[in-house]
Amino acid sequence: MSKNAKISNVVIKRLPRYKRYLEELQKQGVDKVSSNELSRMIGYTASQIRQDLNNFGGFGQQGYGYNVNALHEEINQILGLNREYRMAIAGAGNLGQAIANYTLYYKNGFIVDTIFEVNPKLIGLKINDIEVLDFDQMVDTVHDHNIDLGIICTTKESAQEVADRFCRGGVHGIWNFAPVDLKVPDHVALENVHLSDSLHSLVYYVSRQETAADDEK
Amino acid sequence: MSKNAKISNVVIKRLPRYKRYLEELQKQGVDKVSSNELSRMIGYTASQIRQDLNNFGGFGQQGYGYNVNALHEEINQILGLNREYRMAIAGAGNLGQAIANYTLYYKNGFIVDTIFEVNPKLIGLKINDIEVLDFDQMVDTVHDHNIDLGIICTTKESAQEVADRFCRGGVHGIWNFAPVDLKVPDHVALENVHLSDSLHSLVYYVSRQETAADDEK
DNA sequence: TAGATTGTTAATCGATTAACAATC
DNA sequence: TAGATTGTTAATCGATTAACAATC
Repeated sequence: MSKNAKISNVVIKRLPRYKRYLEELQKQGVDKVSSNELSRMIGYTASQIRQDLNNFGGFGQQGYGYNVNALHEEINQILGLNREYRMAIAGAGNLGQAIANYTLYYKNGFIVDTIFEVNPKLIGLKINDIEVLDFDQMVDTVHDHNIDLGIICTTKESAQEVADRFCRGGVHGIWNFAPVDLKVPDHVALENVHLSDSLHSLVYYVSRQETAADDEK
Repeated sequence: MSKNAKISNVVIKRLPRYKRYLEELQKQGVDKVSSNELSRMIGYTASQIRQDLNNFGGFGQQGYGYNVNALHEEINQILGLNREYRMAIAGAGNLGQAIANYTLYYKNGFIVDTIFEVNPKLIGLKINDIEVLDFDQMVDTVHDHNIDLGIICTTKESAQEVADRFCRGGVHGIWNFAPVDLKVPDHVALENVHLSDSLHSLVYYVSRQETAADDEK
């Protein structure tokens, strides 16, 4: 029952943050933590933390709190971090290369398998030991290499075409860095990193801030 | 009155998306658009679009809709995109360089002024015409160059120290790419791009998806 | 004018917080 | 056992959607 209930996206978006703090506690050798202590660290209310966790099961113990190692392991399990993911990047520009090199992914089961490019000068080369293949080989390669995740670091103009090819190749998720909203089939998960949107919303507050500061003069 | 009412962050986060679609319409030479047409494109309800816009003023006209150019200009105004922003990046690693090179910023009034690094091999060099200065010069340089925005592309271990220096140097906003939650004074705006959190929430849906697919076999 | 579409109020829905009984 | 803290229900708060009168 409760296991089948669809969990709200806002809850899912908070899980990686729980994970980060639990990792930190683990590193510090702390072995138990209460929702109140977590609240002080993470900044969510204790009530919200308990509600969030109880979407997935009762991981705590009354009168004691939560076991740090066990809870971390549970959250890894929930997020699906207990396995490997094969990834391919489309676009070997600055951002694509940065993502390819980002050490994060080599650890923790994220494997960058291939980079796809249109620029003939780059095709055939290796970037950080990852082979750069022709954009035209995308569908077959994605399929043959069993790619789970497609990462889009192309221009906004090519992004939808690239997404389509990733989907035809059989990826289960797309991590999109191009500043467009893509259409993908229901069975493909989509996560956007819209950097320009992010900067623009920052600037909203900055411009407000600077005006407020001017007012005080 | 209504101008002073604090506008919810969820609304602000939608504004850049309105901007993107209005830009697109403008490029296509469309000169009027209704909330219903916008709804079909953007995917928010027409009702929500009208509610959002009316937080800032009545930009439409009954029986007609919204003038594309005028509305785009209004949203630029609201977001604070009608001026220049001087930016400095801390961390000249892959991500820092990618952000520095990202052409987006050169256009539209975002100027990357300086990059700060600890690695002595990089200090004094130029990356894409931007000078790389010693991390130790941060506070003074940020102040003297009138930097508005600090961009953090360091490790999570250095991020808080870097944020402190940006704040002491007088930035009004911080764009943080390090996987930590930073403490900054109230008058400094903070926008996080937590790439690992983003990937982890994607993987939640991917792993669910793959399990569901397996079940169907 | 008639038709269209906004601006805005009211109704609904969902997410967060508070409270407390259950229990370790 | 007594104290602490969870799991969970109920209350509140805020955000979204629906409805419609105002008006171009």
